[in-house]
Amino acid sequence: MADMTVTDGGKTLRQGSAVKREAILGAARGLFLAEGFERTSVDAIAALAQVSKRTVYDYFGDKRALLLSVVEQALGTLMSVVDRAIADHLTEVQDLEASLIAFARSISETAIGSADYVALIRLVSNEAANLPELRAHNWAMVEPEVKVADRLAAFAEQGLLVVPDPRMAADHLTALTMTPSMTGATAGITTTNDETQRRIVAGVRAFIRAYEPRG
Amino acid sequence: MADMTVTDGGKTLRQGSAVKREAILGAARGLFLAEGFERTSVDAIAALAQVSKRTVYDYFGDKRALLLSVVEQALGTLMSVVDRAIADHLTEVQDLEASLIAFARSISETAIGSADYVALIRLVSNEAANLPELRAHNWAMVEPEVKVADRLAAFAEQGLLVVPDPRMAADHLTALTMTPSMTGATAGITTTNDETQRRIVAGVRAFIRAYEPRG
DNA sequence: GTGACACTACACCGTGCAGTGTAGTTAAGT
DNA sequence: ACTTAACTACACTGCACGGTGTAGTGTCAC
Repeated sequence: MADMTVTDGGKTLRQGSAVKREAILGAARGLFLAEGFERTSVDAIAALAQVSKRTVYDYFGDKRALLLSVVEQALGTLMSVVDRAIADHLTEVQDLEASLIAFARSISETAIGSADYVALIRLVSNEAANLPELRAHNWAMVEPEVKVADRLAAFAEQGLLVVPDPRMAADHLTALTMTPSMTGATAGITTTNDETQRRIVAGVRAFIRAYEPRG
Repeated sequence: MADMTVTDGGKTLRQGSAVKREAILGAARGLFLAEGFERTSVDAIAALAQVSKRTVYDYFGDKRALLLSVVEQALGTLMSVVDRAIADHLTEVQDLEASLIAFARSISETAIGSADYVALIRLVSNEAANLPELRAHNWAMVEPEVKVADRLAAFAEQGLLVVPDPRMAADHLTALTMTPSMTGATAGITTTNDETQRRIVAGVRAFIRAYEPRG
């Protein structure tokens, strides 16, 4: 034991290289999102990451901690993607419809690498019941909503929209644009890209009709 | 072997009483929805149903088949609930807003016994990846949407709404009213009833604003 | 060289759990 | 009384998988 660092759990973890760490996280994320937590074996993760099972344990301690890391990372990138999309599309807006469409599109395209936004939510929802730590991090899932709500409030001040309850409006926007996978679409059955685009456009239009100022 | 009946799988199942069958299905449904499929042991189901584990297997063959039965049953009741709600609230409408609110409310209250509509969807989504039979039955989840779409089209004909794409509109209605549990709410953390009510009302109002005829 | 470290390969343990086999009990049908 | 079916209790198998221990290899630093 030499280059070991102790973490809160009392486990001694290896320092390790960022590359391997990322490989493991990537493999775990892919499998967790596709197969679910329980059905994914650590052996499978190790194999996919081209790493010995022992290394996985040396890096992350146990399966729960690994899941936690995966979720934290995914949540982090998700939030930065949203930040970026807000900066790119929801500031200095002239054509509101076009901007909202671009916004929704850029999120649904980028998302979390190749992984699904909704798959992540499902994963967290499923495991949160059994992992208190996850439940704590769960609020983070809501933070993007808050930021969107802020933007909508700003649009309201500019007279572009009528938004009495920004949080609710933000929920409605995401509900209308991000739910292709809710009804109908199931794990593995990716909806076609065309379909996603159509839904985003229709969702944004409905949202604007619902929240635009009336004559 | 006497009163045995053969099923497609080649397994020989017991005839059994409807009461026991229902007890097992109920226990399994509760545990599957609350804990997920993998985390639920057949022993736990048997215990909760006050039945020997052997009986569970004699009735349903194996865990997969049991899950399938649970989902079929839940889907069945869900569909009948929707039918009922449509009949009760979406025919002979004078106050559209009130009717839609009553409709959404009656579904979210009744749902599937005490179980969650969304929990069922999550369950199916999660296991569909690994159970082809489930994926087949999955389309049934969409059928309520179709019926709602029909009603919306009817409203459009009456001049109450403007609905170019009924299926999309139905998706929007459910998205707006049924997503309390999507963002934020997680398994086990039941949103308060007040909150649910608020969301239903706000969702319906937004829907109507989005789809009402304009002057 | 000689450590120190990262890593693999592999054997290994414990356990939870799906599924089965079976003997014995109860109740009903005849 | 005899049979038959439903059911329980319980023991038991087999396996998958989480997690650990360890011996050995490559590699860099000094």
